[in-house]
Amino acid sequence: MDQEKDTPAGKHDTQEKILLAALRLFAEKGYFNTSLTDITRAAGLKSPQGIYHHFANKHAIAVMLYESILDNLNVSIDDIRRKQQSAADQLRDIVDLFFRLADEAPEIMRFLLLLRIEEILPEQKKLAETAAFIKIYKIFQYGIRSGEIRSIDPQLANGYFFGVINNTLRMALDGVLDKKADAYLPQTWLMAWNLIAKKSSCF
Amino acid sequence: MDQEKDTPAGKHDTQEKILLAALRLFAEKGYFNTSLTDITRAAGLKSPQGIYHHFANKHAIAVMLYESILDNLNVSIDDIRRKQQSAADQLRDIVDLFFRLADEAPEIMRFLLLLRIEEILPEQKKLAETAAFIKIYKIFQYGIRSGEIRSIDPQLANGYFFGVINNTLRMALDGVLDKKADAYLPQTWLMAWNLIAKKSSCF
DNA sequence: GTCTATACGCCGATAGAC
DNA sequence: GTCTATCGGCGTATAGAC
Repeated sequence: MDQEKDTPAGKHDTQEKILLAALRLFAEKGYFNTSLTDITRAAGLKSPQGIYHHFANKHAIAVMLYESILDNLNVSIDDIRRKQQSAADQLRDIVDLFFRLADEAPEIMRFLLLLRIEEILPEQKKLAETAAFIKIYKIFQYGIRSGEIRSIDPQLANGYFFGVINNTLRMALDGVLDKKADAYLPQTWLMAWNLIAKKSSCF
Repeated sequence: MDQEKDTPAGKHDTQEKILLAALRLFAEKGYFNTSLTDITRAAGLKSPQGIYHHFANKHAIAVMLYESILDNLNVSIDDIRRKQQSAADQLRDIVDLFFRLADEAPEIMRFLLLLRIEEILPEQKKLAETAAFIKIYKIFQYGIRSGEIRSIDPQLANGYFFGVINNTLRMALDGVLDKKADAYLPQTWLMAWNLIAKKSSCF
């Protein structure tokens, strides 16, 4: 959300408030159930007009949210890719990040996991086509080449692995699990990794 | 979709056409991107007025679709539960059904997997609370009691298992996999089942 | 039961004062 | 840059003829 240069603060406060309010509402009620009036109120403004000084329209709010979330994710993935060697370590760090986000910034995780982007922003790239997720895909390709991951279609490995991870996160976000997401991290990681790892430990 | 008694046919033809058109459009563009005019055209009617002879409003179309799909699913689950004994066999039959639906009636699978019901029909039961999915949940409870499935939270077992299954189906529906869903059934079933099975074969 | 025509409301968006 | 007031359009829904 901090894609702007660090101005003395105060200038872009309102824009930030609008984005945060919109994120919360979109994640909770969905894009189409959220009116500009809703966002106005949630952002503490008195008139929808205030929004038009920062964004061309409602659509532009969603676009900036989407880009900003994926930019930040992309930076995090870069950090992970830079510091780690093995595919297992890289994936583990990504899973850590996702579980942490689910607990600490659930709206962001909801935005990523629950909203159907192509329904809201048909002209934007689909999730899987964004830089961040292409890099994740490459980790699977690399893991297969290096022998850490079984020799299957990397697309499938990706789908199996994040099928387990994301569905667990979805349950946590929906509140069907009693503890916070982080409590399920170790066991879920093991499940997902052993699913695709070559030398799956039989425990 | 055949929740009406088998009348001589002709009477409920229009209603059926409307439901099928709506299903297709909702699955493709989403509920909010679909106007009654869209449904009118797709159903081969000349005026939106025709719809109001069969449904109170747009909302009622979605409700009937949702109920009808889940009723049919519930019946199928009943059949499966009646004829099978082991949890593995029952789950295998359900997975077969889902993969078959993904290939033969993709709109139904899209409706179930992609649409966020609580965003469209907030007053309706969530998927997990419907009869069909409660019965599926009970298969996991049973499998754990009978020793087929590991001793973990049945909710988690359910989530892990269908995380793999549903994500594979999602990929197939999104067209990121080159073959039809059915081609991935055997391997995906094995993956998902071994993930939760007690005596996981190490292959 | 299906058409034509039309009413109504909400919400996104604009004009213009301050 | 934020307010008050207002427009315009789309999409749901209704009235009423046939």
